[in-house]
Amino acid sequence: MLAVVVRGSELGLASPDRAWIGSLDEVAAAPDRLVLWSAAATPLLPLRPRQVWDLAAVHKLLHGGRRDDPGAVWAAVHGLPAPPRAGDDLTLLDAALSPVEGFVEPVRADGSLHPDAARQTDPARWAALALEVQRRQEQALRALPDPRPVPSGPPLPVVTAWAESAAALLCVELEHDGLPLDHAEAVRLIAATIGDGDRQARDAPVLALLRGDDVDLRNPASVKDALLRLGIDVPDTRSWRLEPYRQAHPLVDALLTWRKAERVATTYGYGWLGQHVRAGRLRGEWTAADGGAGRMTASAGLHSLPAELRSAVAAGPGHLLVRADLGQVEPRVLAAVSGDRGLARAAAEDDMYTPVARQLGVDRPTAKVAVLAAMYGQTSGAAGQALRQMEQAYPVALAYLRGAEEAGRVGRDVRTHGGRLVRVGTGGVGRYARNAVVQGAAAELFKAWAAVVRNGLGDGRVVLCLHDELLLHVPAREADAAVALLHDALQATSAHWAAGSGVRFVADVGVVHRWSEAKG
DNA sequence: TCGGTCACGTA
DNA sequence: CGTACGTGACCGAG
Repeated sequence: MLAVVVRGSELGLASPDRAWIGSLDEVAAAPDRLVLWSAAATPLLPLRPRQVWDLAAVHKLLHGGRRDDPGAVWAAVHGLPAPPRAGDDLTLLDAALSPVEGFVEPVRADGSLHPDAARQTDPARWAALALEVQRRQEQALRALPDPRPVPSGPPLPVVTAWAESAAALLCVELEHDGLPLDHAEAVRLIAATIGDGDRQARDAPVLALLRGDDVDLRNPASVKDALLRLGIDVPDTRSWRLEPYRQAHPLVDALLTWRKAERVATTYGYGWLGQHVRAGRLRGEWTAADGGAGRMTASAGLHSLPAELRSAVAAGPGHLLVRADLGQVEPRVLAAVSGDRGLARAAAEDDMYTPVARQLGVDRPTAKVAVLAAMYGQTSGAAGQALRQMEQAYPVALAYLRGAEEAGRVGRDVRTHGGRLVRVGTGGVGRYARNAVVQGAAAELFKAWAAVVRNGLGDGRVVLCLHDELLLHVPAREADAAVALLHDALQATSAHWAAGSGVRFVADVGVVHRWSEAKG
C-alpha cells in the first residue's frame, strides 16, 4: 500500500512504515496499490494507475449517503458524528479564505479532523492519515458478512471496495477522454429533425392545425385544454397517453412529432453540441456511485442519448468501437444474490425466461413480466397470477425481495450483495428498497467487470459506461483482443462475485464503427 | 430567483 | 412491470 497526496507541485507519500515528500517517479515505479483520499481530487491521469483504494468511494460504500469529504470519511472510521459540511458552518468558510501559513495539526483534541486539514496538513502526514483510514475501512469491510455460499478469494465487501475505487478512477478518465463523436454526422442528424432550429418554423405546422386557437405548445395545461376542445379528454398529455389518439385527430400526430423535435432542439441540439463537444469528443461529468443504489451517473445527457443520435458516436481513424452489454443482468443478479437454486438453474441458459416460462407453465412474455414484476414490486394486477406462481417456483428469491421490501417499509437500511449500505430512512417506500438490492448489486457487478476490462486494455479506452453496457474505443488491431477481454473479464468477475451460486452471466459483444450498429 | 410539476430520453 | 437518473420549459410563490 502506498498512499499518495498531490498538493500543487508537492507530493506526499506514505507506506506502512514511513511517510515522506516524494516524486511522481516514485509513484509511477511503485508496484503497490495506491491509496487516495479521492481519485477525482488527485491528478494522476498521466499515470493511469492500475489499482487504487479511493477512500471517498469506499466510505460511500460502507456508510451510504451523499457525503464523501475527508471530514466525513475520517469521522465515520473513528465512530464520530459527521462534522458540519463546509458551507453549513461559516467558521469553515473563514478557514478556507484565510491564507495557508504553515501546517496545522490535522487531528483535534476530540479526535475529529481539522476542518481545513486537507489543505493545511503536511502532505506526508496527510498521506499517512489516508493510510490509517484505509486500514480502518478495510477492517470495517472485513467485519461485514460475506454473502456468498462458497467464498472465494478476499471477502466480497473488500473486493467491492477495490471495484468501486476503480470506478471512481474510471470516472476521472471518462471525463478526461470523452466519447468520440462525429461532429458532422451529429449536425446532419440534428438538422434532419429541426432544420436550422428556428422555433417559429417548428411550431407553425402544429399551430396551423389549431386555427387561431391560442395554444402554448410548451405548456401542458394549455395543450390539455386544446385537446379537450377537440373532444380528447386525457388526465395528462404524456406521449404514451396520447399515442392511442393518433388517429383521432391530426393534431395528436402533429403534436407527438413536434415533441420529438422539441426534445432534440432543447436538449440534444446545436446548443448541446457547442456546450459539450470539443475536438471530436463529447464530454460530461461522471459520478461513480450515485442515487440510492449506487449506479454510475453522467451529465451532458450521456446516459440518455436518443437512439437516433447514436450513429454520431463513431470510432476515430484507425480505431473501432467494441460494445458489450450484459444479458438479462438483473434477473441473473437476483438469482445470484438470493441464492435461489431454481432461479440459478434458469440462469444457466442463454435466455433465462424460457426455462422460467416452462417452470411456471406460461408463455415467455408472461414469464418475463412475472420476473420483472417480482423484482420491482408490481402494483397493478396484470401479473398477479404469474407472481403467485413465481412465489411457488422460486420461494428463496421471492423471500429475499420481500425481506428488502419489508426493511424499506419500516425504514430499516439494507445492504446489497457487495456490501453497499442503502439508506432507506424513515417512512421509506418498500418498492424502493426491493429494487435497490437488485439494481445496486447489478451496478456493483458491472463496475467490477468494467474495472477488469479497463486494466486489460492496451491502448484502448473505456469511453462509456451505461448501467449494463460498456463501450470501448480501441486501435483496430486490438479489437479482437478487446472482444476476448470483455468475455474473459466477465467470467473472472462473476466467478468470485457470484461464487457458489451456479449463476451464469453472459455478455453480448460486437465490433462496430458506429455505436448505432449491431445492437444485439 | 427559486422549488415543484410535467415531460421524456436512457438503462 | 417497476425503479433509477439528467435535462429543460413552464408555473406560481416569494
